[in-house]
Amino acid sequence: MNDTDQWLSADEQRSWRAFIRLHQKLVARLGADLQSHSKLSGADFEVLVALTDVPDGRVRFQDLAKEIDWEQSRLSHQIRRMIKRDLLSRKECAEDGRGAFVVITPHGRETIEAAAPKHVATVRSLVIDALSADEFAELGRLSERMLEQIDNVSK
Amino acid sequence: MNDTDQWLSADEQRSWRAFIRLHQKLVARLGADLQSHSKLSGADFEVLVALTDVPDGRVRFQDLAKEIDWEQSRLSHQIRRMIKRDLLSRKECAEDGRGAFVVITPHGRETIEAAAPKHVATVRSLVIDALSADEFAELGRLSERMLEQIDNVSK
DNA sequence: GTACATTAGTTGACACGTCATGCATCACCG
DNA sequence: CGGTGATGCATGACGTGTCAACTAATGTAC
Repeated sequence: MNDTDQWLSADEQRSWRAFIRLHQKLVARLGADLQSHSKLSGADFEVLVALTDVPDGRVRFQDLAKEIDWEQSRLSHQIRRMIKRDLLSRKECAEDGRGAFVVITPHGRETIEAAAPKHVATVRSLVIDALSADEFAELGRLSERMLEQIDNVSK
Repeated sequence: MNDTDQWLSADEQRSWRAFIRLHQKLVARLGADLQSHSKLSGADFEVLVALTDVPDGRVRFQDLAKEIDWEQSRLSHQIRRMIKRDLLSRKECAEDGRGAFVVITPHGRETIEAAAPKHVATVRSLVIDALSADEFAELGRLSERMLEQIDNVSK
């Protein structure tokens, strides 16, 4: 195994680091922004958005977890915390005694509707406006390709 | 404010989601991979790599924080945890009574040297191999542009 | 129906990151 | 020298994420 197998080249290194840093900064910045305007974390936001996309604002845990691609346990913890803050509520499932629905509360709906425009504007100003439409689309394509790769490469 | 200002277009939405998901999955996957092979977290890895890049494996806290672009307090917590595990040690700074050096221990060095090749191989297989060299370089350029944008847009 | 595996969701322990705060030490000015 | 602010780092509280273990209901086979 030579150096080019074992390590990244200088160019690769640079691209890779920029890519990773970008993610860290972006998530930190978007999270802080959300928090300061709406008392929501990025996680809260993602859950609430998924719930507004759904009729009755009501979903089974499993379906929600799949929709946003989260582990079951992570979702469970998150939901519990959000219920405490009256953003969500739990509803037993009649068809399956084990299951449960997550329901968005009125307060949850108000909160997400108030937060979304500002958040989207921030995403625009930080990311989309940094690139041309073509570049942004290209970024999307590359991301999708890498996502496929990750799903395909078995652990 | 019309819809195109307030929300993302369908294409933008798709690109944006892919981009965000990609990072989430990638970080999760790389972290799990590192953990299973070397008992290191992604954070451990980043710190150790920075320390191997430096003469004597010894740096001031500030410099390290700047190098890896972390908040001071985050670094402080991380270092403390790593010292407990004998990956690093602390050394008082003679020139500045407030300051301190972080030093990589022999065990830390062994660990990172054992972990790096496997980790790099994983990065290759998950990311770099999914793209052509040109595409990967393009990804790096786009990342750098967005990073600049984030740093420029004042809070 | 009883036994066993599967599935839905919960929980506790622990690592991680952020924020605000605390506390020495240093630098500088008078 | 003494005071004052800035700098370097630590710490506690808290929200978050992962892993492994757990409970309870469901499905399946006999």
